Amino acid sequence: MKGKDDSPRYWLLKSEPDVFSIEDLAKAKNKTTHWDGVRNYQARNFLRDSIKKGDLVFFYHSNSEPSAIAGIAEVVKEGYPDFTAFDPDDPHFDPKSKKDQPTWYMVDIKHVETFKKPLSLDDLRGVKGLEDMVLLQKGSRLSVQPVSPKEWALICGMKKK
DNA sequence: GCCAACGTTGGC
DNA sequence: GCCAACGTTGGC
Repeated sequence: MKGKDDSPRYWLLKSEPDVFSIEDLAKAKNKTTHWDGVRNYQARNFLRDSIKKGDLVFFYHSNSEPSAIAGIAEVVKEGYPDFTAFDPDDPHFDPKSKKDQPTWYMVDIKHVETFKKPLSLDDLRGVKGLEDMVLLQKGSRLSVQPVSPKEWALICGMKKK
C-alpha cells in the first residue's frame, strides 16, 4: 500500500544506562530486546499506535554522565501488550492492566549502531535546526519521542565529527 | 471538574 | 543528592 504512512518514522527512546544501556542491547540475544516498563500514556500511544516495524530510533542515555544519544536501533516488532504489567513480581506490575484489555504496550528493538562518541545534550543544544526537538525542550520528560526526518539527518551528520 | 498533594523524572 | 517540572491521584 502506498500513501503518506510510507514515509520513514524516527523516534527517540530513553533509558538509564545503569538499568539498560546500548551496550546491553548490543550484547543481548539477537541484539534484540523488548522495550518494557513504559508507564506514561503519551509514550504508550506512540508504542501502540505509531511506531512501526522498520522505524529507526535513537537510543538515549538519561541520568548519565553526560546524558547523550548513544546510538541507533531498529524496530523489529510493533506494539504488543507489555506483559511485565501482568506480573505481580515485576517492578513494573500494574494491577489495572488486564490481559484482555492491556493498558501498556511495548515494541521490540534491535541494535544497529553504537556511536563512537555519544552525542551529549551539550553537543545538541544550540545546533541550528534542532531548536524544536522534543528532547531539548525544558522540562521534557517524555520517554518515547518522535524525531523529525530533518532532526534525524542533522544528528546523523554530527556523529562522525 | 477543580486542584492540592504526592510521586517520578532527569539535568545538574 | 538536590530540586524544578511534570503526571497522576483523590477529596471535595
